[in-house]
Amino acid sequence: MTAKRAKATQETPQERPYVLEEQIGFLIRRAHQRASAIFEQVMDGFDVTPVQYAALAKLHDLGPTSQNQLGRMVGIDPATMFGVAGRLAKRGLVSPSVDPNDARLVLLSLTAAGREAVEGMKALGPVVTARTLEPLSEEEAATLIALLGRIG
Amino acid sequence: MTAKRAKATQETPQERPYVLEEQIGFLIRRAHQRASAIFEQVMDGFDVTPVQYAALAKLHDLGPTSQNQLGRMVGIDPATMFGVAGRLAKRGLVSPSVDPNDARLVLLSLTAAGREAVEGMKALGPVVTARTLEPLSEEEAATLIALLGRIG
DNA sequence: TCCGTTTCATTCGTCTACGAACGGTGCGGG
DNA sequence: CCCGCACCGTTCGTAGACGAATGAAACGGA
Repeated sequence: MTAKRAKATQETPQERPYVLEEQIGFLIRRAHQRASAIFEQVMDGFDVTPVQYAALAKLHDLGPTSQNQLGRMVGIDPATMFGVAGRLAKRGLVSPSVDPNDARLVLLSLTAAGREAVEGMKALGPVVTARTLEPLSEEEAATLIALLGRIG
Repeated sequence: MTAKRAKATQETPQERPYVLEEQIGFLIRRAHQRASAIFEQVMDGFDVTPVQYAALAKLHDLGPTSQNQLGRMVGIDPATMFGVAGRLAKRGLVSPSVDPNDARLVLLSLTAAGREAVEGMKALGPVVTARTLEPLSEEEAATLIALLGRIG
């Protein structure tokens, strides 16, 4: 069952050699590492990870939201969200409460400290973006963002 | 959306609103999740993760290589590489040995099973790429790969 | 009203990611 | 020859990511 002619997708006659460093998954992984490192540098002092920031920022937009729902909005699965919510709560950035109308839901709300942190971080957001995209021109950056949005 | 002068915008302080879903880090993280999921689907049966594959593929290119060195080539830090190498060794895809010329180095070599697995997976590599980039045209895909290569 | 289905949160296990600290090894200079 | 420095691998702690399983709550249809 070897070499099934590659799913008959496109018969690319170019036969470009298979180079690991050109594979999309590899490139995305490296870019993710670099972007995370830059986030950490710029957001230094807030002691909040990129994922935690995503949750906080979305919570800031939406207002009190259930754990699963919030996770769904930012691409964090329930198992991971459980840990993220717990850590944010432990740091006093978020406070959990049971929804009075649905005992299954754990509503997360920003605390005052959480709101302050989010707003400070949102102000720095553009710096993270700028530094991450620094090797690219304005137009290239916009293209990259658009293309990534379509494969996400 | 605004008018169609968006493309020509140069230094116009547009004051675009800060939208989490447009931030480069967020997009990369989501893309990474999707790419990993596709890898897992396509490479089903090999029971090898994307990171393990990267290590195996590079080892296949280089021949026996020390742990740290191999990790450096594929963006895996020493602490992580330790775990990856251990799991690959446990599965018999790789065999570790101490470099005779430098007792600090742990040389990793592909086993016969490892070589077979890598070669099978390399053959499937293009399928992963194609499926991940499926929403894009050929040209857009090439652009994305080029741009990612520059911010990684 | 009762029961099956869905949804939610939680838990467990495995894997990546990385900072920090540690001891062992190699190497170059004094 | 010895010492300090650099590098290697290892270990620990913390944090995401996700499949799978579980129990509680809500919901919908009969």
